[in-house]
Amino acid sequence: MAVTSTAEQGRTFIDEGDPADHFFNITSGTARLFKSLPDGRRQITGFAGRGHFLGLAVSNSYAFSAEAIEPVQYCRFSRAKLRMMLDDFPALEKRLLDVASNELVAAQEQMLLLGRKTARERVASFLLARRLESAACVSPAVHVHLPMTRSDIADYLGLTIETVSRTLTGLKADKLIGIPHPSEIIILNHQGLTAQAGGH
Amino acid sequence: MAVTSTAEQGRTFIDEGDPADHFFNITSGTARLFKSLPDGRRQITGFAGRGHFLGLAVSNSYAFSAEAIEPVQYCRFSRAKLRMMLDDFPALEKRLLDVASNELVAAQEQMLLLGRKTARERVASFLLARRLESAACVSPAVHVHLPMTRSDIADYLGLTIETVSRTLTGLKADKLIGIPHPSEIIILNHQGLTAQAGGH
DNA sequence: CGATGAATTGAAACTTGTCAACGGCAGTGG
DNA sequence: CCACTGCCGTTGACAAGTTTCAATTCATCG
Repeated sequence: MAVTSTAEQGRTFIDEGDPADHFFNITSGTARLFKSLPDGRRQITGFAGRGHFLGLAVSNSYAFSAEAIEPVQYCRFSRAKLRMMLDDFPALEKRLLDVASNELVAAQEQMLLLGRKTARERVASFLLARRLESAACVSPAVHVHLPMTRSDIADYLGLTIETVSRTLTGLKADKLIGIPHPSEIIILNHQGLTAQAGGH
Repeated sequence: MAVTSTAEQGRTFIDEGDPADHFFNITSGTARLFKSLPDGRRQITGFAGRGHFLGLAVSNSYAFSAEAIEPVQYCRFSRAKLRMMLDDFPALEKRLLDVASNELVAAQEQMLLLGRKTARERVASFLLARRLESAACVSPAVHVHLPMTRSDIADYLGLTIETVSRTLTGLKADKLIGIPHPSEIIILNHQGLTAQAGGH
C-alpha cells in the first residue's frame, strides 16, 4: 500500500500525462515540478521539498512531471489507499485542503511574476523567496543556498540561463548580493533587494 | 449568515490584502481575479463564472482582488459559517478539495503559458480554452464570446493590449479566425489554431 | 449626431533571447 | 600526479519579439 522509495539525483519519478495512480509525500530531498511543451520548452512550476504532497490531480493523469535535483525520499500511496485514508481521517482532508489552498496562493503569486515582472524583479523575488524558505526566521541569515542549476532557475522564472546569470551579476555589481559560489548567494542589502523585487 | 448579493459591472467585491472574512460562491455573471503591483501593473489570474468558489485562502487576508466584468450575483458566507458547514457536510470538503485541485492544475497550465509561450501561442491557447468553456460540447461551435476587454485579455496573458490586438489581427489574416465584432471570435480552422497554440 | 472610450494600426525603442566563445570546476584515466 | 573531458556558468555581440508612444478608426450611448 504505502511504499517508501528513494529517487537518485536526476531521476524522474512522476511523468506528466501518465495515469495518476499514486499520491506522493516527500520525506527528504528536493524535486523540481515542471510541465513541458512538445518542442522541449519547459516551465518549472515549483520546487518540492520535505513534507510536500504531490499528485493531488483530480483528473486521471498527472498534470506535471517531478524529477529529483537532490536525492529524494518519498512515501507513495495508491489512490485507492488515499481515498480510504481520507474517509478514515477527516482531518487529513482538511490538511490537504489547506495545502492546496496555499499552493494556489503561491501559484497566483508566480503568475504575477511570470506575467508582469522584469527579469531583475523576478530574480530578486526568487532570492528573497528562497531566503524565507531556507531560514524560516527573521535573522540576518543573509545566506541563500541554491540547490538547483541556472537552467532550473531560468525555467522557473520564465527566462534564459544567460539572463539569469547576467541579472545575478548585475545585482552583485550593485552590491545587493554576493556570489561566493554559483550555488551560494549572500544577501548584502536586504532592503535594497526588496526594492528591486517590484513590491509585494 | 449566508447572504446573496449582486455586484454591478466594474464593482470590486474582493480586495487583495483585506482580511479574508468571507467565502464566496458565484451564482451568475463573470468576475476577473487579479493581483496588482504597487505601480499599477496587474496580472489577472483567472476569470470566475457561475459555480466558482472564491476566498479559499488559508491566510487571514485575500491573495487577490475580484471585480465584476458582468453583473455578478454571489452567495457570501462568513468563515465561521463555512467552518461549521464543513464540519456538518464532509462531502463539501471533498468537493472543495476537488475544486482547489482543478484550479491548481489550471494555474500550472497558465504558468507554462506565461513563462514559455509566445504571444501568438498565448492568444491561440486563450481562444481555445474559451471555446471549451463556452461550449462544453465538441460541436463545431466555432463561436467564442469574449465578455472581457482587450485590457483584461492582455493582463491575463501577460501581454499588452496592442500585442493582443495585433495577434488577433494576424490570426485573422491567416484565416484561422474571424472577428465579426471585438467581443465575438469565430474559429474558422480549429486544427490550425491548435497548431498555433504550441501543443498541449 | 456628436462624444467618449475601446480597439486597431504604425514607427521606434528596449528588454530579453540567440548564438558563440571562454573559463572554471569535477571526475576520469593514463 | 596531471592532462583530458565534459558540464556548468559567465560574458559578449547581435537579432528578434514585444513594448512604448502616438495617431486613427471603430463602437456605444446619450
